[in-house]
Amino acid sequence: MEIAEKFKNVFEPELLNEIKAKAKLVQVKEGDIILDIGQTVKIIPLLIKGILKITRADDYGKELLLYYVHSNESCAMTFTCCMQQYPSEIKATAESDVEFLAIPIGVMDEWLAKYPTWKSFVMRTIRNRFNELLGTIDQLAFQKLDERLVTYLKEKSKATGSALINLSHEEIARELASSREVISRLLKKLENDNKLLLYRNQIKLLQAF
DNA sequence: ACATTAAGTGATT
DNA sequence: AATCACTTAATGT
Repeated sequence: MEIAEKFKNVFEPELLNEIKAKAKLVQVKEGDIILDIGQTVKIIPLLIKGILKITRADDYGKELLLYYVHSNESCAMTFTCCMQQYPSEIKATAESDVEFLAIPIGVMDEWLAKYPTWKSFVMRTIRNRFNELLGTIDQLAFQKLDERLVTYLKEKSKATGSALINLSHEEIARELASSREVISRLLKKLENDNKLLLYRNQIKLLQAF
């Protein structure tokens, strides 16, 4: 399994062997929902390839982007959820084609006690995520929507490694829990400031960004 | 050419 | 900043 190569610097050899034995390789296509709100967490995903989008929905279906999970990472929420088998508060969607190792939650306790590298991996991803989440909370509380939009676009282009963003205003609005008209107006403003160019279903970020 | 969907805009709260 | 109502522009069939 070449997959284990990815983690060979993170985990000790015995743990890698256990992962090989217990984990299942899962591949999903772009747009697939890996975990929906209300479902119970049955596995822990270790990302090999691609990006997962983690969102939270409000009572009437509007989605708010929480964070992305990149490769070589795992989702912190699943750690906390799975320990006590709570239903998920979040939704995980494949942002691109994704490959991950599915680790059954049963081994969590055992591994935590047995493997120091596993424990620190878990702790590290929780800590990182917690810090990131603090950042998003700051944004919601203190930043204006236009600033949020700018950070969103930056993140997006970083995630795809491209200055072109293929999203409609509608989709962006949904992710920021705003409305299409407002996003259109803000984007228009950014275009007038020569920060980007607008097309149909596509936005091109300029250097000035 | 026509229907559908995305984007732009002014007015209202 | 959100929503409504309406227009204009782009795209698919």
